[in-house]
Amino acid sequence: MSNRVTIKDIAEQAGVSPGTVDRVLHNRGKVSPLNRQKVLKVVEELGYEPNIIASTLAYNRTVKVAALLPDYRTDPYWEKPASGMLKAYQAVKHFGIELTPFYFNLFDPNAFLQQAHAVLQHAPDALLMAPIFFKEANLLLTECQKMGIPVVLINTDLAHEQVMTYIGQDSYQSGVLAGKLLHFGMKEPEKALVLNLDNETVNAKHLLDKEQGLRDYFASIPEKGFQVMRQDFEAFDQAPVMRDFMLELLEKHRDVTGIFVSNSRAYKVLQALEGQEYRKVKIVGFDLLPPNLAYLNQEKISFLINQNPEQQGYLALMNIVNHFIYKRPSERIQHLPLDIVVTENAGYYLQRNLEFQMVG
Amino acid sequence: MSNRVTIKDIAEQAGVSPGTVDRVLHNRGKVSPLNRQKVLKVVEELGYEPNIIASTLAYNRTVKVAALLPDYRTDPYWEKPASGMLKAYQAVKHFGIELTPFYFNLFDPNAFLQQAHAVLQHAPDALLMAPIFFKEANLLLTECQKMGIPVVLINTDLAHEQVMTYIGQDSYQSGVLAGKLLHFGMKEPEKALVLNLDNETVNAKHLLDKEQGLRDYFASIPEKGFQVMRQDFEAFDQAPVMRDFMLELLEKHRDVTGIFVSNSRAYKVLQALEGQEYRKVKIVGFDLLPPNLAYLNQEKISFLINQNPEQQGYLALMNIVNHFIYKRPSERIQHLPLDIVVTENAGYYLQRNLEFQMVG
DNA sequence: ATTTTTCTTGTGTGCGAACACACAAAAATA
DNA sequence: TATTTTTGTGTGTTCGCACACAAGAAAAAT
Repeated sequence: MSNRVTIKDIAEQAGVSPGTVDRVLHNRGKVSPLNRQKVLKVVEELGYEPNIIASTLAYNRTVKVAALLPDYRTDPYWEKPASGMLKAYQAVKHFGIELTPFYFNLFDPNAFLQQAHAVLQHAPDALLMAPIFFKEANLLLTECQKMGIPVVLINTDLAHEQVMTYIGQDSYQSGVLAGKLLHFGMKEPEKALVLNLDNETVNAKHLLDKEQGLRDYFASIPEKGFQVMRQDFEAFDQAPVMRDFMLELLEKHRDVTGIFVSNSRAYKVLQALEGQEYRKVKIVGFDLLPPNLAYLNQEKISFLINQNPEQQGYLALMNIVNHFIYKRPSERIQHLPLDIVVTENAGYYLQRNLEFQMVG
Repeated sequence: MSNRVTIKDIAEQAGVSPGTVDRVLHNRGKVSPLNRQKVLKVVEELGYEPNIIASTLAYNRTVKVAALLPDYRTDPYWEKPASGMLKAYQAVKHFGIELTPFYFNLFDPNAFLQQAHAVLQHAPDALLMAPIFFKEANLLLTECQKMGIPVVLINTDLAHEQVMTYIGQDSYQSGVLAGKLLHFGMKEPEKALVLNLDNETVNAKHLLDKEQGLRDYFASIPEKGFQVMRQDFEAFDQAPVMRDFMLELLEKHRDVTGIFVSNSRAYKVLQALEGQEYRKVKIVGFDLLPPNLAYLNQEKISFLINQNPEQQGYLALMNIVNHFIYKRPSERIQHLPLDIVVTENAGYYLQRNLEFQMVG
């Protein structure tokens, strides 16, 4: 290990025992002020940096991490955060990390609550969570606060003291970007539609933020005279209902020439219209799900914004490692890039490998 | 460390000593066929995975890594790979990695050769290099081959046996993407210009690849009737010469409405034209250098393609770690995403933090 | 002056794996 | 049969750090 400075070196230089150096470095036990001074001086002089490898080996402890995520069988998007998290886990399990995932049905708040209980039962040292249900997630956060469990959120941020870190996109800014991208394809005074295909949209602050971002983008170029409208629709999984909704919408609002689908379900719009006669509209959506990509390749979707779901899961666990192993503070908010995806660059976001990345 | 399986566990289960288990696992020394069988069986049964933490500590060796990069004082772009590499180094130095950077003048092949000698003198275990000068880089690669030094390339790939990994973009595809992006802003039968602002463009295969990509994009939509032309220009650093060149170019080729600057010097075009009268052209370039970003914000550059220079340096070192510490084979080619950057999403690519990433 | 308590310090062991060394038993040679 | 050599195996030390324990020195209490 060449010229690394070790605790022994410091002890020798300072004329004390390794034990004393250890006490100074960890502020543990009693050390005479004189010796403390001596040790700190030598530490400074030699530029000592603890060997994390040896340290983690000696600590010989386990960090129990619980993850509370939507079951990916209820929505394809959620495969990605889970797989990113598991990749990170493979990378750090040697550091004594133990990961236990808990999955809940994306559409069922009670399933969330039930799994939340299981999480608390498990008494983890840290929690990684996608706070899909606002109220329920806050309850869990408060419980975590009582138990002193730091929480890392992905996908959606919540303003709660116990949240150590949020990893995900800046919803507002993604709306702004979507505005810009729609603008590319729209002629001048036309109308853009914000389409929320979700349950309980009212609760979903991030959807509202996206809408606001898009509105603000068009408001920033008032001379062009664009308008914005919004529609919420929950029955996106019932093909015929969805089809009628879309056909009527396009008929009724003939000035709408651009649609911003505020989550990963842009493909639902096009699936519903498959085989139908309808006028051309520009569509901007989120996420590189296979059906979205298929429509992107057919140029039926103009742009997709990549939310880096895999990276979200990956970084979330890495931040926990960073906190417990490296003892370094995490940034409260970590925004991931808003990747603009077209056919020509889609491949790179799909096959991106996280395997080579490393906690510092 | 909870229920981790250790060598001791295996020894016990198999009824042999830890030393024998070690011999089996490393194929070192002699072991009776019977005991080898027993050990392997138990390893399989208990799902033993060596503890990399303990392993690296016990190995107690040093891996000397040399890096041969352009001096960032000769070109702003090259700050990024260097800083990415240093970030990775901070993350892995505890694993016994020793990094020694060698910098050369970007415009001087002799400087490259001189530093190449210094690298060989240093006798590293691995080399990280940006092969700016085709011929000279190949010479060095051959020397590395003799000494058995694996090489990781960034920025430009070379077909040489000794190259373990290339990390960078797919030049051809970035040209295709540039074609698509220019297309957004051009009316239909107009002309696109590929502008190479570099010395010895003839040698730079990646620039030719980019051009080909762009040509192929437009060739894929022949019905639109786009044309493509190319210009090389070396005196990009002499403002008045550059200005005259550009003014004449725009005057002479009035059908050129889109310019693809094939490297990070798009800003040179606009700096040269600053204060001049000239007709509007769409510009697509590379890299988030501050002057490029300034013109992007002014909408004088339509799109920038981000080459992820920092990530290149980061991953290059990480791949070396992966090879020496984790003993895992690296992909021969690792293409980084072609990020499409506009004002609205530029920030995220700038402040992206690599600090939390980890080798697995 | 002696005992007890407090403070301060050094020594020693373990984490899990890598590797050197020693030593038995088996095989090969004399 | 005596001896050397080979083969196979176990023990022990090391990496750098964390932490338990013991023990000496100083201070307080008796």
